[in-house]
Amino acid sequence: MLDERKAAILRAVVEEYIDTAQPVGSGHVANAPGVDVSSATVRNEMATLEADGYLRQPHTSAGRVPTEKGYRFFVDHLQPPRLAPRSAEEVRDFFAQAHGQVEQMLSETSRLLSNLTNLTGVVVSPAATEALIRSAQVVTLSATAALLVVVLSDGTVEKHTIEVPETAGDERAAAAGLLLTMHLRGVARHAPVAVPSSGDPLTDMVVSRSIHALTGLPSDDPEHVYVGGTARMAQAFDAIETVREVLGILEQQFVVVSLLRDVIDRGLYVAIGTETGMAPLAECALVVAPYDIEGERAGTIGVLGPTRMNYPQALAAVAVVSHRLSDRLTEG
Amino acid sequence: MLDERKAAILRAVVEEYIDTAQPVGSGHVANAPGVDVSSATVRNEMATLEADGYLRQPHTSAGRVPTEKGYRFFVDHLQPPRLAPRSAEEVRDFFAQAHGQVEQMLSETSRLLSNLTNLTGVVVSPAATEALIRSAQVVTLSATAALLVVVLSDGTVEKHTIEVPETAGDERAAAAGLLLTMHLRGVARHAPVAVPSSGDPLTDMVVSRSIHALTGLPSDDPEHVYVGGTARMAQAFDAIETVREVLGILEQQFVVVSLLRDVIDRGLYVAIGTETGMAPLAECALVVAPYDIEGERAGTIGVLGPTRMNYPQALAAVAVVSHRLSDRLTEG
DNA sequence: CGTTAGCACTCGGTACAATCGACTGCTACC
DNA sequence: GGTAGCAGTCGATTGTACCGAGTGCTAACG
Repeated sequence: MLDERKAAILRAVVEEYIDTAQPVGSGHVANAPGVDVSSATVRNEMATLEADGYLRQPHTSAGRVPTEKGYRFFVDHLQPPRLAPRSAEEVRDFFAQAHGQVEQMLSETSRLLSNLTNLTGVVVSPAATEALIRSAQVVTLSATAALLVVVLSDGTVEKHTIEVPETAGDERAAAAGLLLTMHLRGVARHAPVAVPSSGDPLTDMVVSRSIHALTGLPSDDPEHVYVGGTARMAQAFDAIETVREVLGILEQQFVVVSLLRDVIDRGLYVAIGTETGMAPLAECALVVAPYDIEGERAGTIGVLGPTRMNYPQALAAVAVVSHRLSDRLTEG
Repeated sequence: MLDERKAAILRAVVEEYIDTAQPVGSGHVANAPGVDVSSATVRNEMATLEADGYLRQPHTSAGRVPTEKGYRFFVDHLQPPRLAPRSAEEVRDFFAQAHGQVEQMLSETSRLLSNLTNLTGVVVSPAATEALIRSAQVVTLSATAALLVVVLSDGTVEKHTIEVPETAGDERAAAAGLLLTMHLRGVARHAPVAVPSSGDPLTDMVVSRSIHALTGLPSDDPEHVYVGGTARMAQAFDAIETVREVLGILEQQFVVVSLLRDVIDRGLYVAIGTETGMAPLAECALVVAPYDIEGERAGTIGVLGPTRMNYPQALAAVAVVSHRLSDRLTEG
């Protein structure tokens, strides 16, 4: 598509622009490694690149800036990036001492991504759509309140406080838990079934309250979104208006979810500017990758930053973290 | 301390400045309700107020801007604010349909605060310091992994994945759970004790792994911090540098915690500028209030915004939400 | 004696012009 | 085809003048 020299010039422009955030002139490019022609020749080539839509001039007598198409070519022709040793070590350390609570780990993973790339990190945990009930337990908290704890097959735990008759007591709570586990085990979270009577009216009441709590809050646990490093967004842009728009987007969890979900089965993927499908993100790029649990697509991680982000670094970080995270989550 | 007229003038300046973000001149103040003197008189009074440290002139020929001392006087002499009916309704609706999962509710509460005030909402949940173990349960997830689910006396649930011998099976997991519950019930979370042998080595192994998981991660569940509406921070300031600093602060959870903790037994409280004790928040003010569970101080909620925030609105919102939240959390 | 009208003064913000410099496109030459 | 050189463009910077909001001060007023 582009001959070797044009590609080298384009690459030089992108790299320089990512570095300096200033339009790049022919002089700088002529001095760049891999380009051994004069600035005049570079000018001619850049004019062609602009005509073809890879570059753009902010105004007549300025240097060139990459267009989305230019960035796209750049990332498509990147040789597989490797993570810097320091960063690789950081990732290793992180997962070596990762904690037990999954949510906390995902939240910290978003911060890890942010630290590795100096961008905003995003982690979306899967919706608990097809989870099956693994066990249920009822624990009394006070005379009239108890906690229903349900463990699902994906390892998540749901809890609901329920009211119980004052005379119920610990034993009936325990009995109710056993009964629920027995009959609901393997049943889909969203379709609890009737549980036969235990013969004891108080126990039955606890059971029915529990089932009511489960059915009453149908899709109670949608995708969770963890965003880490929003302050880095403010550092990435000079225009405060842009910062406002992007932060606004990041706060609407469902928007973030839909942003990342479309992409889940593309593997490691980069969306640049309008490719994200969101107007306010026109000046942003998104690098995402899915992560797996037990070999199944579970959720998505990614980083969001300005279109002039460090793509090699971002790609390497997202790839490595998604890989490690998958390992960590499947082995337990 | 200040005579009636000075107080009225100061109030007029603060209110006008909160409204317009522009230095307030004597002319505007003279036209304000409650001040019935000429602009010349206002000028004289304002000169005194400046000498006393309540006002400040950005430059010689500009209007006046409140100092911290000025804001302080303003909030200290505010008559108890009431929440706008629309907002009161929003709060009512919110808690009427509040969901079961406590964490989710707290997270949404931070957003509620943000929506009510157009500021950034902050909620800190209590550290699980003195929680006692209420029950423990072990649920197998796969052949070699199981989930330890521990319910604490404060109604929180902790979960840890543990490895189990392949031959353990469901029954031994259940047995281990029973054993743990029996011996750890009422024991402080942070000091699990030895559990006597069950006689079955595999069960004992599950038990010891569980205890190890508990002790291995001592203060695994510190305060949680929920921050909602960070984008509003970007809207509050024109200087992007300020936005960067404040967002940076909000990302350091432990900083936010220490910010709010000092204040927990003061009731409804306002910290203005340097009163927060953090240099980067010099241009911010914080309105906080504790919330209770069962009559005990549990956590803190608050809003953070520019010093020129709408204090009456913020105070009203924080007060009402903390009250409602306490109710909601104690009744279950 | 407190209040007020009037006035001279200050100083940030804006509008405008001149200059500078980093580019470009083009043409002519190698 | 590649390159040197040159005229031209246009944003950014600097300097200047001006405007206006707002002040402090003084003198008059009830």
